[in-house]
Amino acid sequence: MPRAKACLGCAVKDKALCKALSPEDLAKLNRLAYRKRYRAGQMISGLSAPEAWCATILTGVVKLTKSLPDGRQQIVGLLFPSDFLGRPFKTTSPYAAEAATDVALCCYNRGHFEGLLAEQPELKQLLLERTLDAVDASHEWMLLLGCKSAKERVAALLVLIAHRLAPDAPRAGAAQPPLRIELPLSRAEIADYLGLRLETVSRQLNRLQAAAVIKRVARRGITICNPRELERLAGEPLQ
Amino acid sequence: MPRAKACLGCAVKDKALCKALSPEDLAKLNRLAYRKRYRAGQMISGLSAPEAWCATILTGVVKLTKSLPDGRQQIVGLLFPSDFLGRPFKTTSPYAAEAATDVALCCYNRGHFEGLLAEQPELKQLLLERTLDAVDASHEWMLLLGCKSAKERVAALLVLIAHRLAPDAPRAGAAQPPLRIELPLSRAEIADYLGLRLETVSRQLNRLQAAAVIKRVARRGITICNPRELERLAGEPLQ
DNA sequence: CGGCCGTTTGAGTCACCTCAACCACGGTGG
DNA sequence: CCACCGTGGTTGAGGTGACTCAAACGGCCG
Repeated sequence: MPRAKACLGCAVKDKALCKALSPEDLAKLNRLAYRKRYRAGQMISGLSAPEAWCATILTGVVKLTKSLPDGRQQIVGLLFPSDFLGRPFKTTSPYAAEAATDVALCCYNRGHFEGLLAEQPELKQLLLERTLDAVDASHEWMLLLGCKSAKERVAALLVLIAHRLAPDAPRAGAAQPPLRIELPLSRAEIADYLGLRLETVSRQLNRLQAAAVIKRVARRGITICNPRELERLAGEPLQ
Repeated sequence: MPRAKACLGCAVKDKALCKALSPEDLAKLNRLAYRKRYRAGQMISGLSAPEAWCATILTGVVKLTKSLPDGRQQIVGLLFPSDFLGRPFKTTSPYAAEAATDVALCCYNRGHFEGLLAEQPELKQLLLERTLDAVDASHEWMLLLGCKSAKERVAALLVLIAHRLAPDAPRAGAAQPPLRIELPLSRAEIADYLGLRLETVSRQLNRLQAAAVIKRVARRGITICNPRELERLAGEPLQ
């Protein structure tokens, strides 16, 4: 019973991949699924063990990182609730996944999931579309890493996080009302995501505050006073 | 007859997406497909017209670019023969495609292609795996753009191009023999791909030559004298 | 209270950028 | 055949945004 109910009461059931499944297939997946929890900072999957499972993020934020032998590190993606974590059809994951905040996952065996993909065209379709979107998002971040100034990068990150953490807030141009967000990343992690140093991030946040675009509250709290200006500073691409 | 033969004699038939198709389905696609040619520098698809077709690269190199309103530009991907060009399931492409060299494409209507995807699980599977690989490749490039020095970037680009243009050369560690490649990009384009200025690219190529790692011949010719050292300089990631 | 950690702030440096001149090559036309 | 010019690439000199190193700050916890 608790198992059968798990999916029905799931917080992300309307947004995660599993929304593509029929009730009976959902029940099937449900029998195979299990929850996992991680504390902020814990490694979820690294280079060593070939991960045998995939997952949907239920709560919290997961960061995907790649690193160089000498310790330089780049965060190549952030996963929010309803996002998919894992690399089907490959035994070795090309990145490490780490809990940025406390995280809850809904996990399923990778082999089983691949089997389900094979027999459920709609599931595969949804995964394909999400993967295509992931490519687009990566390309957008490449534009940021290759071209943008420190100020633009920080602004862009705040816009990204605001959109993911408060998805119901009015999108694009009309986003007028001040918005309060809690950063899921430390300064060092922000720097790793933006290709900057943490000192630079700190200074740019200062400047944004001085310009009355944001207001910092405590370590990780941010009030976006002027969302429109922030989006302008972030520099939306032409295409 | 010429149509029917087109696929059978295709230079990329064993590597492109269409290798997933059965002979009869290949014939079906073949009836819908048509060739297109572009000269180096020509725009293939931009932001304006929602592209109504997808394609396989037959010969040449295509660059995918994103740009900012003020003219800053980033190359977010290079496509080589057998690669897939297009954005299924979206009417507006998030990037512009331009011929870096003279290019020949094998094009098919986007709607038809999507229909074929729906009825051919193996085709969809192959596209999914390629898209997953594209995400991995983008992540790798994000590591480059976020962390690496100018010298490492230039070395990494040469390694990438060498692997794509001379795929038969021994991969990884053992790549000993000198290798001659022709750059498909101008200095300015290389800079746009690496997040550098063209002057910096020029200087770094000089240094690589001074270190006897490469030898430049004419404008776009490069002989890689020491492939192993070049790969070391490029800095392979831990994961 | 004292030590620790994440963050901020400051001062000095450097890798890469900017601006500008120069060069080599190829095509054009007198 | 050679002067001319346009394009793409190289080289040099100087500037600067972000980095590096270092110190101080301020919560939090034992």
